Amino acid sequence: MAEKKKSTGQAIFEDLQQKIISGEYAAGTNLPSERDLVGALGVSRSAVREALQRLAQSKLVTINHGGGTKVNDYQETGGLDLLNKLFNNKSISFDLQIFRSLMEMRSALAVDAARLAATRRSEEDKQLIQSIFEGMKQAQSSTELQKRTIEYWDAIINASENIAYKLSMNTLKENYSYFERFGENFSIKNYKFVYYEQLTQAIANKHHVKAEQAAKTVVERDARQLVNVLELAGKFPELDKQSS
Amino acid sequence: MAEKKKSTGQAIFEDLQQKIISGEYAAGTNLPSERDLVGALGVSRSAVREALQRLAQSKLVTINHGGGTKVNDYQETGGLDLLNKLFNNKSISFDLQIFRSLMEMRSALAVDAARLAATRRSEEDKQLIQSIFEGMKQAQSSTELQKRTIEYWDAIINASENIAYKLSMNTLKENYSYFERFGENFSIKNYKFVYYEQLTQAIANKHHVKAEQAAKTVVERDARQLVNVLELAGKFPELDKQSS
DNA sequence: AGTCTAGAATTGGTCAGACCACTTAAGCCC
DNA sequence: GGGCTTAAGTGGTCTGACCAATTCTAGACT
Repeated sequence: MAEKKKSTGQAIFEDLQQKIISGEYAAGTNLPSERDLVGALGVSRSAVREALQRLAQSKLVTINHGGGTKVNDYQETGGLDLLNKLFNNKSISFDLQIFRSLMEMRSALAVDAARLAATRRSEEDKQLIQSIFEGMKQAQSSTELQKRTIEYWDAIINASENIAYKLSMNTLKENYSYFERFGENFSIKNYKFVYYEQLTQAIANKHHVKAEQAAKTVVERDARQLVNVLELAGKFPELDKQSS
Repeated sequence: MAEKKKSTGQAIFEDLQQKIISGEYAAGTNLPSERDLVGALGVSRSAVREALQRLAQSKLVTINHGGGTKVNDYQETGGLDLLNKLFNNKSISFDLQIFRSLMEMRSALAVDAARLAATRRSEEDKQLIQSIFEGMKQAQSSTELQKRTIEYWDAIINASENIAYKLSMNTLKENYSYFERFGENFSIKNYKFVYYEQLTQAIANKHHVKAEQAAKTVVERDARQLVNVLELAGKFPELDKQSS
């Protein structure tokens, strides 16, 4: 019921995208011509063209006027937004590697953003971060805590004044929202806020060394907990016990 | 002569993209209807539609069947690929902030990738990194050194087995290639390779702590030098001397 | 036999106009 | 005023024609 009807062009785009990522259309080769795709898919040429434009925009193909449309190697040309589409395309261990990549990047950016926020945060940033932290401590459900935690880090990213981090986090958030639904299995009863407390303090005091250290601790702890929750949900059973 | 003729759709896309980023089309408002754009720009509707599809793909707008096309706040929805288009759109100090963001992110990812590479690198990774490092030491020109340095970090990213870092770096590379042309002002005569030596060794020895530390040193040094070169080129005269 | 070139075939780019599908707003009825 | 119907507005799809760039091919030339 939450599903929106996809437009034809969007459907073709996703179809071709999937076939490119899975290797069905090999990198270096040419896609079928627009007219051939029209014949094969039974749609109009405009729909096909709109799909191809989207593929080109995400760097999956390169269109050459008169010379065909070449499939690129997405690992060499693609952007971070591809991460989404990489899930469930290969083996589970491949999914695990992508998930690990995602968490590592999120951690690295968050830690560095915390470091920068400690030196660059404005007075407003400081107060916003503190008030969000208060809200975290009063969260009534794991869903609410999750939501406020995301707000908390958003505030830090903003305070860091790094637009590249902000844009990257936009994309990363789309991805780890995929895992949010597992968050229900997570208990907030005995959740410790000491590390977030330290982080909040360090940023307030403009102490970038302590902020970096606290952020590192927080991020490692949260990553470990997320892994635990996912294991409970049976998502990655082979995570730390290879074929038990 | 290196300029390729843009297609109409591509031209419209870039035009609208620029107007969205500059704020001429404000976030939250609706774009003119497709038919209005056709009238205003004097092109066919298919060309307009292809441009809109690209805008939607890069999250700059949200298209609603029957309900108009809404402009998004690119800072909240956009991906890392927008970084390109942010240069030269506002003031020079804004360019500086973006450049700083770019370098910070590049540094953070490179350092963490080095850390991971130290624990995950295969035997082939190790040998590749070492051989590229040898090539760096024998580089004859600053251009060649630059090229080999990029290869060196690419090899580290690959060895880190982090697909998110790889995809991010694809986008970042497009951006800092913009600054490559200033590299000619840079002398390799007295370039010190000790830090890269340490980094290469640490990765070879699977010593992730040392690798992280060495990477941090290298990255800070290189960023500082790039800033110097850019100042010589007169790009950011107000970098560390505010209105001298 | 090898090379070059002009023309044909292929492929992407643009245009025009019609009609379908969904949303929004206006007007009507109660 | 609230709720419904209807019309207008906006995006989605299709068709078919023609333009523009590249690639292939057959023929001419040496």
